[in-house]
Amino acid sequence: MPEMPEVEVTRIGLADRLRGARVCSAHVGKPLRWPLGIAPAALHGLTIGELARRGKYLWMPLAAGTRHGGLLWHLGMSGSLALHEREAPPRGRHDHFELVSTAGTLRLTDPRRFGAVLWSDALDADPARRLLVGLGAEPFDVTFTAVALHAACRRRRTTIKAALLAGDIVVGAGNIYACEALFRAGIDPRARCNRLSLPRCARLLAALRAVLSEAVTLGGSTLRDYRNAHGGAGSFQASAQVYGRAGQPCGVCATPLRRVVQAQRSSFFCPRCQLR
DNA sequence: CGGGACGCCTGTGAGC
DNA sequence: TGCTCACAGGCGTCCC
Repeated sequence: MPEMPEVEVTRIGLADRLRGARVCSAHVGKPLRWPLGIAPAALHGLTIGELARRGKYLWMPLAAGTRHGGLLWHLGMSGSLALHEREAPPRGRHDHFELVSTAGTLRLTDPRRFGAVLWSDALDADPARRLLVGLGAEPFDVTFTAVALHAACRRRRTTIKAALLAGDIVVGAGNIYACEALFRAGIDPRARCNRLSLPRCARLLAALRAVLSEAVTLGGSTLRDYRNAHGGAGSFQASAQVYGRAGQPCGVCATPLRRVVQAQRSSFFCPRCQLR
């Protein structure tokens, strides 16, 4: 999926255009990860508020008079959102949810259907609460320091790569950005969390933030499916230094990059630059 | 309890 | 050309 940068790029591309728009109708296509949890017709007449992001989820507040709640969106592994402000093209076979509003037609395209759109009465009410409660810190939260990362790592025996993907210490990095951040920090993805020193945690946090902000600037990564809210592709994948580059020489030391499987996911790394 | 494997789905590219 | 297999950006749930 779309990792945090792709979700953030999507949020940035939609927030101003959707704020204040009124929902005219909603259409559901093939089933996504979970049912919508509300009759689509019940969304009619609600006004869209400020789009927010938590981890890789998007929260769209919806209200009318005393009625309020919102839609929690997740792009899964292959989802993208596009807002058609004029006439929307005919629905494609992978367009599985649509919100027609006074600002245009918002469409979720998701070939693999691991994505989700679900109604919640509030962000801190179920089902949204249940999905968000276990999430780790936002990577750019200033209260999330190297000391905090170090403290969290000391309580974990798993590998640092698995912990980054689990998202219960810090959210936002999926497979691409976890690999890239670990490369930049000089940390082997197989390194044990509880063996990481405070300085190495500090390097990792800085690297993670650098990778994520660079990716947002570049519009995210488009390997295949991801598109921003205007239908455009991201370009970070071209500046990835290890992801998908097994066998190619490391850009720093020319040692062939390696691929190993951890937690059923590929990890790419330089065996010389990244230490356990 | 932490940690790892599974499965949800469809598409693509490699190899035969 | 057509088949089969491995693999793909995530993550909730189950089992040990």
